[in-house]
Amino acid sequence: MDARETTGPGVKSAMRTVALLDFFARQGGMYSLTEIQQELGYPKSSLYALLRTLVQLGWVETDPTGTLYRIGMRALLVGASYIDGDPVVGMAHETLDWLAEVTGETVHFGRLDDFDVVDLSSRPSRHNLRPVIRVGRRLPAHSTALGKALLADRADPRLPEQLEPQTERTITDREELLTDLRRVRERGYSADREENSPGVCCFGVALRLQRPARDAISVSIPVTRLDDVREREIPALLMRARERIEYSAHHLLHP
Amino acid sequence: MDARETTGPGVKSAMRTVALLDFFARQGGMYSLTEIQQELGYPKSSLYALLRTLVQLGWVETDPTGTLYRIGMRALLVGASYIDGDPVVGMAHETLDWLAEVTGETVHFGRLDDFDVVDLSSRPSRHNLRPVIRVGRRLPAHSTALGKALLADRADPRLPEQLEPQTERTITDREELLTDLRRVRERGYSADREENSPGVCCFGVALRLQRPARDAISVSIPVTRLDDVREREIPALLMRARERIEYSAHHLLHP
DNA sequence: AGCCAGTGTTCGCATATATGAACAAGCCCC
DNA sequence: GGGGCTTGTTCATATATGCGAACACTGGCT
Repeated sequence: MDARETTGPGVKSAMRTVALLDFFARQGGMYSLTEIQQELGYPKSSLYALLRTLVQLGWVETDPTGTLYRIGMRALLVGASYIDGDPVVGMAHETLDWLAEVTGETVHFGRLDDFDVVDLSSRPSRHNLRPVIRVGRRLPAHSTALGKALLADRADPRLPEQLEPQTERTITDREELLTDLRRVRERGYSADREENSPGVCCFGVALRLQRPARDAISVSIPVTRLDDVREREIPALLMRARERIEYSAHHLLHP
Repeated sequence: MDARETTGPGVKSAMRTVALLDFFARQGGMYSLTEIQQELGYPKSSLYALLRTLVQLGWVETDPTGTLYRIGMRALLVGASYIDGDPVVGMAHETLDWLAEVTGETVHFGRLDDFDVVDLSSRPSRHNLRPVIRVGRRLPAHSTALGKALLADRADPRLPEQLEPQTERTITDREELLTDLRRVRERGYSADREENSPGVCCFGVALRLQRPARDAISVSIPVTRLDDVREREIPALLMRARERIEYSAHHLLHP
């Protein structure tokens, strides 16, 4: 989950550096030295030196008084490069465009990370030009089509202690979720019926580029636009998109 | 620009940690230990320990053989939090939506960083649903409306040695650029006439939330849709958007 | 097969950093 | 306005890290 100091050998101040950055990412506001020290448990003086160093380098910013810290812009630039440099995302790009075009709905590309899925690429729907761009944001795996498509590909899916409800339809019972995952395996795609966001359904398929699968793509659609035709059409288009991506990936991974 | 080791006192391994991350961000591929060592100049064994630590923490990933390194997903999550946690971006959100709505064109929010502008938020145009989402990407300040709006707000704008041409219309002469910046100050908005991207013009205004201004917003439009009406209309709408953002910011910054 | 060049990995000492305690600076509340 | 509390900053030394050199592997070439 987060950067712990308990991992045997390793460069201590490097671990603390990224633990500090992780802290800012989780909390996402401005914090004083003492607050950070209370949260991370490092000695005040160590944190002080570390923070000053990171401020100098643009990875941490301070308020005008210099006593409140937040994450810096350099972190944003490096984060964006993760997506630019990812070969799978790069290859999927065209196909995601195509999928957004033919469905007219919001398209996502996600990657599993612990119990969450991280959005690595998305396309807005034709009907709503201002989706919140969610690249780099986490979504619970158990409540999303992306996540369920990925969990279904694992023989023994790791699940959090508590399946936190996101809406009143979120599946919070382990057995029920496992049953759903079995259905996903049978029919080849996952579905989220307003389980993550009220009024929004999603369909998802996992990309079989490694075992178990790590990446998935999905199409989101408001229930108001979801009819019997779309109910059949979207999964079919998703599977075609999957094949296109897997095909290009095959050429790239085995040249 | 990047994290150098020359900055007087500071935690050495923290500086190296972020310098390493910066390196991956700049290069954006996969690199072997030796390649990184040649680029950064640190001893091989030091880099080795550092890389192993960062891999353990998810900030660096390796290929299946474990000898090629790239940036890890944790970096993406932290980068995204920079935008989520930024008060100005948060406040501008609604107004950017409005601006995208009334213009129907691509809208950007950018922040100055050295000689570049970093895209912190964007809205797709109504006509092209698949703009490359460029959040977290850098653009040269001298060739963009965002950048020129920000440079114009500085009494002595810092410019790179060489004004690199991005298109054949990029202003590469310092004097000519300074003249253009003077015009920007006079009329209150900046314009980019295919100077950064062929076939695309932009208008921009700086947000006067601090002196000198650090943030700007812009509207991009293909030359093919740019007529006399839009030529007047878009700058006017930009200025209205600016006022709306500055108004909300005033309330938030001086409660 | 065996050599060679290049690369990744380990190890013990010189060096830089982490640390707790002491110092300074605000800030609030009475 | 001053006591007491909280927070930011500095400093000397124990400690962890950075370093070069030696070792281990790998793959390509003759």
